[in-house]
Amino acid sequence: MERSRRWLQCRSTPSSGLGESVKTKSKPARDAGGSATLLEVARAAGVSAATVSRILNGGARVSEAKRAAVEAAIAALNFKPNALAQSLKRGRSLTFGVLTQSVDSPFFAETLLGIEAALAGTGYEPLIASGHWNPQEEADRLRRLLARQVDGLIVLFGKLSNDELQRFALHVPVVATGHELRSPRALAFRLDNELGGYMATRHLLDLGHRDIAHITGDLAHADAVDRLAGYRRALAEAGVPYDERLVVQGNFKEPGGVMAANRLLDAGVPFTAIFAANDQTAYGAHLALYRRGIRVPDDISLIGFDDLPSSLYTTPPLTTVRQPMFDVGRLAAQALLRMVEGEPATLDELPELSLVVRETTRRLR
Amino acid sequence: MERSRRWLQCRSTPSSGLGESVKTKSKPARDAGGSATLLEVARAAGVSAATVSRILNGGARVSEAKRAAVEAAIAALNFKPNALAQSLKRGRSLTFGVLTQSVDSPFFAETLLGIEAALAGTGYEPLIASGHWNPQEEADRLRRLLARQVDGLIVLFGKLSNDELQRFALHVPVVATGHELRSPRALAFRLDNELGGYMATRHLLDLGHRDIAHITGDLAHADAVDRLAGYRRALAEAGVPYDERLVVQGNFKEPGGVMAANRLLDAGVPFTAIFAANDQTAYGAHLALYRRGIRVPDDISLIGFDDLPSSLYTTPPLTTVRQPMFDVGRLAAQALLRMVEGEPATLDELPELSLVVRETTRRLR
DNA sequence: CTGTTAGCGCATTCAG
DNA sequence: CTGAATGCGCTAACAG
Repeated sequence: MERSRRWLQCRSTPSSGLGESVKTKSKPARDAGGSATLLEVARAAGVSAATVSRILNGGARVSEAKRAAVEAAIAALNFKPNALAQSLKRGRSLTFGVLTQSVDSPFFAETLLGIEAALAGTGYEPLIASGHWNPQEEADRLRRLLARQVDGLIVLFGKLSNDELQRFALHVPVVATGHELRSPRALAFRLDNELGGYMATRHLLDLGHRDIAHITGDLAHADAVDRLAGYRRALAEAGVPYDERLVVQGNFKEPGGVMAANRLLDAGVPFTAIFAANDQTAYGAHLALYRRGIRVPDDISLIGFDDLPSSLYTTPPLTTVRQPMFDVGRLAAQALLRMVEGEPATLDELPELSLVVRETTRRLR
Repeated sequence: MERSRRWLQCRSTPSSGLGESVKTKSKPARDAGGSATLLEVARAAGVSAATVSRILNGGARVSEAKRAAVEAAIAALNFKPNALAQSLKRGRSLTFGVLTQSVDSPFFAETLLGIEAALAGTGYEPLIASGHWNPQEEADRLRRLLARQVDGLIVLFGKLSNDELQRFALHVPVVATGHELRSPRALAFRLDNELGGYMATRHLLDLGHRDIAHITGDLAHADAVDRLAGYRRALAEAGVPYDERLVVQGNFKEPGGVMAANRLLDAGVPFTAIFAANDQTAYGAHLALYRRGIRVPDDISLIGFDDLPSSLYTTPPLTTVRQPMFDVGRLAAQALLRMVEGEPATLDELPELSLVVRETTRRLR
């Protein structure tokens, strides 16, 4: 079993004798072989820097002879313009700052994919940072992005106040999701989470369930509060009295779902269905039920919220309320693209939640 | 149900009459309010630019009076140094290019988290790009990252040849995972996937299984080939003849797992356990089994590979071979950090695979 | 301790 | 059509 160190080479050889001389910590080790400058290209082609610049950026007319010479020189020297210098000169970096909360969340990942898609081919590139649901950290990240001269900011959820968002919008256009805010240089939008909570609960009601438990998200988030409100509205509409013993708090993550489901089960108040505030919570709840030999959907129906990609492949596949996060990302990026061009802040489409019925919910016999 | 358009504001109002004048497409709309330059700070404080620069970057001694004046001016003007200009001047951008294959893969997400962790507090920031397992695209992405003057490159898996990797290493230090390569300015390492395949199969063997199916990954990937080799070695070592009818190809994704499991089941060759080439494949296989009323682990044992975060919360939790991707990311970033400081390319630790026994495998009765 | 002088690599007037 | 000059914002000698 000791085949695993095939490629190993630990450090700890203090005197490798090899090339390290006296700690070469002086100059950063970049460009041991490459990247000529525009000026060098110009010299090699026997023209001025301006000419090279011209042929680089479409623009003005240049004689065929020089163009050929320059192109040859570019190829020969393997020249790539220094994007930093270009940005400094042009005053735009072709970079958007994107603030996610955690890169490892499938929820944000899908949004990033949408942003990536919208930016493809535009020349813009996303610079991604994580705020970890911490307003301090979010603001800090945003400041750093600004220092790097991003041309616009996409803020995905988080706990920043509108005032702070506005403050950032003083510098560059901002598009934010999960916030409500509208000003000339800032555009924010939220999906209708209340409606989503209503849809989920209504689905359960339609299947004949009346004793419906709800595992909330972290109630410090507006989304969690809204989903709970939707749950209550559906119940009220159906004439089902609200029983607070059937509502327990989770935290939008799997362990929270496990614990909440256990609390629900231990409380002894009977229920036939669970509406979990998001898919991850549903996963946790499912596991807790499984541990007690309770089958989904045979014994208890379960519905989530988000429609993470993985929810299509849980066993059984999870019924859930879909948040079109790819579209959210795409639309946010498209709106920002327009804003940096000086167009007014608008959204050209409206991502909507939808019920995705799969196999974790079933009609009550 | 029409509550969902609360925040809507479609475009399509061609003549909003509001401020849009004659298409203000000229100057990018940045800095309608902020970010003074260092020179402005200097003037406001009545000192020279050099002095401001000095107090900004620790360095030399400055009189208390001037320091106070400068700091006041900085605060008053809300000055933040332009990172682009700093990079251009200093010749280092404090940015690492990170090439993932797809941002939406939980596998890569975990690695990114490790990179993020290693970079925290160093001043370096990752610039993330996606190659989508396409060598063309990977190379293109890498070139763009270089154009943005990244100080180093982290390449996570992918299909680039060693030659190409070397070519990039001509410009900046490179650390790559999933490749094998060692040169002064490039460091690459792979986990021992053959061993991992062996461990998974051996675990099944130890539980008394002898008819063990294997759903491979995309065999164009070396990892898939290695895992298969490990499977065969374990079998051989246990004196179990290799039966090619029990080996079907998947593609490292859920649908591939579903289809492969179905093929296995339809083939009619009996088996009591499945080793799936990765967790996502295992998810798919589990679903296929579920569809036919086959229970895991009661009827069939199932083991995956990766240990994605979600595998802890599948029902039942998945037995798998853990790839410590967080550590892989962290170690890669740390190695690169050292390399840009001019130190030789070394890894200071060795991420190892480990068997994580959970609840989808069981002793054969 | 501090101001002056030069650029980093490039795009853009402005004259030819 | 093209070259020379200028400066984006900042840092790093170099003199005081």
